[in-house]
Order: sequence, then structure tokens, then C-alpha cells
Amino acid sequence: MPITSTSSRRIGAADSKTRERLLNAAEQLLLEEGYAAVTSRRVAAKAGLKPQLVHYYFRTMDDLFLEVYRRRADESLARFERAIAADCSLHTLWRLNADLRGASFSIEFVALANHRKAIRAEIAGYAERFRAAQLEAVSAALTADGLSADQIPPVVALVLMTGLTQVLALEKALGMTAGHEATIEYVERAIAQLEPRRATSER
Amino acid sequence: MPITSTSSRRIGAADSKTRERLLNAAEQLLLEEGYAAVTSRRVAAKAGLKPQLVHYYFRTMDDLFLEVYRRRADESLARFERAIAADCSLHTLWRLNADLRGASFSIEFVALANHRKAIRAEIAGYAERFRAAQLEAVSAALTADGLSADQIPPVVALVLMTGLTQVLALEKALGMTAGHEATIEYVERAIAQLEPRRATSER
DNA sequence: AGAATCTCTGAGCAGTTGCTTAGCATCCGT
DNA sequence: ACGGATGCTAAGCAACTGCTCAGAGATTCT
Repeated sequence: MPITSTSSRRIGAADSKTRERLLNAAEQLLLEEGYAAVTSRRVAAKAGLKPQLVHYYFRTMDDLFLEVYRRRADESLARFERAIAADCSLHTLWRLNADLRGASFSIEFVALANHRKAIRAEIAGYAERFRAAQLEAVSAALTADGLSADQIPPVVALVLMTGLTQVLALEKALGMTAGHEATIEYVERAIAQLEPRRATSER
Repeated sequence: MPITSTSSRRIGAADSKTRERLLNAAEQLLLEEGYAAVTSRRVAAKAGLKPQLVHYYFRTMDDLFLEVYRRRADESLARFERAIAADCSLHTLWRLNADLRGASFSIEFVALANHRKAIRAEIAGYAERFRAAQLEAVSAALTADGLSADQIPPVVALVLMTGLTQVLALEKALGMTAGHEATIEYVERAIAQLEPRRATSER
């Protein structure tokens, strides 16, 4: 069933292999050269396909961006919930956040959202949902660690943790790494002290 | 004295009033609509001038960006040094960092640097200098507050503080504000507790 | 007054962008 | 076997980009 909502243009199937190749190419381009490099012609070239196919599978470039974003957002949300279900702790949360690849991905999208209003709403929505889910996890983890909300409110802990990793990614992208290692070490030691149950074991 | 370094093109005087108007227009456009909106034609339109003037005063668009950046960077570095000389404390540092306008400015530039290599070096250079200066101030402030480097290394305190404000700005640009107030309040209370000398007085 | 310099502009080039249109080839259900 | 849906593509349009060039006015120096 072709989508015909507003425009009459035909749109390719959502489960097409070609469509996926385009999405992969777009994502790769986004990470390597920034969103400004994600043009229909360059995406197609990277995928080894013709530029018109981009417009065949995505009504607009914004649609492409949105789809690229959704894929990763859904995936990382699912991974988060899996990990938290297995072990609801600050340590787990930190480990998930410390993945710099994910951070630089989201930074690029925030920058993009800054000048594409159509995209901003979608990203903001996901971000809010993500934050709510994480907040719940942090609250649970903190009380499990024996910390009351008066000592440190869960929201504060969350903003500090997620914020820190994002800034590290941002600065790393710039080539700045001064103080990063020390900061990471400090946070990890603080968490380990708070949650001695896993000590220095894994990894 | 016209600059003739590599190209033979004539370049307008550095102290020109028109040049300044262009810089202002570019900066405004950058903050309002993101760096993608900063094109020669749009900058000129915003300044009420002809597009060719942009190229008369700046050899390339990158030069324009660089000049816009330098103006603000120099200014905020000077302001920082003035403020710290007057009162070297975490409170002062936080107050300076908490200016969200400056944060969103620098975020836009980091995004820009991400896909304009010529600009990255310049920005990274300033950022490193800025960090070094701030680090010195934080070290002094912390020892003045009676905290040794074992309890919390100055670098860590700095990265946490500056990182936090940047993330707040980033999220605010996205329309996300959940937890911001609580976090700001928390940090300010923590600083006030550490530096009781200024209590809840000013502002 | 004349020369030289500086500021500014009309016209335009070569390149890129998002997106469309018309149509070809292939597959698939009937 | 045939009609319609699907995957794909050649060609191209209108808009925009950075940047150049030649030269017109204005200002300053001698």
C-alpha cells in the first residue's frame, strides 16, 4: 500500500533492502562529516546508488534524517531498558552513557534540530521520553544504594551524569581531551564507592 | 594597507564600520538560525548591504566565521580575567559560566568546527587556552576554600562545572528543561556551602 | 588639480542543492 | 496472459551557494 497522504508521489516499501542501504549510508555520512554532508547525491554515492532513489524512498530529506534518528533512538532505548532490567544501578547507567559514539551521534542531531524545526519536535520528544525512563532508573538505583532524595535528587544526578558524557564527546570531537581521563576516573571511583557490590570486577 | 598575502584580492580596512555591521549581522544570524543560515547573501541582507561586501571584507566565509568567533572569545576571556582578578572563587566562575547565551554561542561553533576543518584548529586553540586559565582559577579557589586536590582535583571540578552549563544550554535549545532548575539550585547551594563568605547576598 | 587609493556595486560563472516528471523494466496476483 | 503495482532512472528545473571581475564614486594624498 503506497503512502499517498499529502503528496501523490509514490514511495518505496518500508522494508526495502535498498532503503536500508540508504539509511546506513546517511548515518555513516552524518557521523563522519556532519549533517551538512548528508545530501541526496552524497548519500546515494556512498550507497552506490542513484540520487533519485533517496527521493523515492523518502519524501523529503527531513524524513530521511528522522528515520535515521528513530532507528538509533529506538535501539538505544531498548538497550537501555534491557540493561537496566538486568542490573538497575548507577554503574550500568554510567556504562551505557559512557559510549561516546552514541553521544556524538546525538550531538550531531541536536545541532541539526537547531535549524530544522520539523526535526526538533521529534528529537525533543524522544529525549524527554529517554530522560523520564532514565530518571526512574536513577531513582531506583539511588534508593537501592541507600541515598535519599535530600542528599542528591535523582534528577540532579541524572543531568550531571548524562551531561558529563555529552560534553566529553563534544570536546573530543574538537580535539580537546585535557582533563577527560581524570574526570572519568573520578566519577567511576565515586560510583564504585557508592556501589561496592560490584567492586572492580568486570571488564 | 591592504592585505595581499596569498590572493591578490583587495580587502577592506579592519576598522571599517561596514565590516563591523557585517560581523554583527553574521553573529545574530548564527545565534538565531544556526551557522547554516550564515551565507554571504543572508548576512548582507540582514545588515542592509550588498552581498559582495562580505567578500570585500572577508576573503572567505571561513574568515568571517573566525572573526565572529574571535571577537566573542577575546571578549569573554577578558571578562573572565577581570572577574577572577576581582574575586577568585567558584561562585564567580559559576556565575560566568551560567550565562547561557555564551554557551549556546560556543555550541553552535563546536558544531560548525565539526565540519569545517579550517575552523576547528582555531576554536580548539582558544578552548585550550580558556581551559588553562580557568583551571588556574579553580585551583586557587579550591585551595582558598580549604579543599585539597585529593578530595576533588581542580580539573574535575572544572570539567563538571563548565560541562554542566553547556549541556543545559544544549538541552534548552532543544526545548528540554526538565530537571534544569533543580540541578542549578543544587550546584549553587553546594558552592554556597563551600564558600560561605558571600552567603546569599548579591544579585 | 591630478593621481592614487579605498569603498562599493552590477553582472555573472560554475557548482550544488531538493525535488519532480515521465517513462522503462520487472514482478505478482488473477 | 494480462493489468496493475513496484523498483528504478534519465533529464531537468528553480533556487541557492561562494566567489570573481571590471569598473563606478568617493576620499585622500601630493
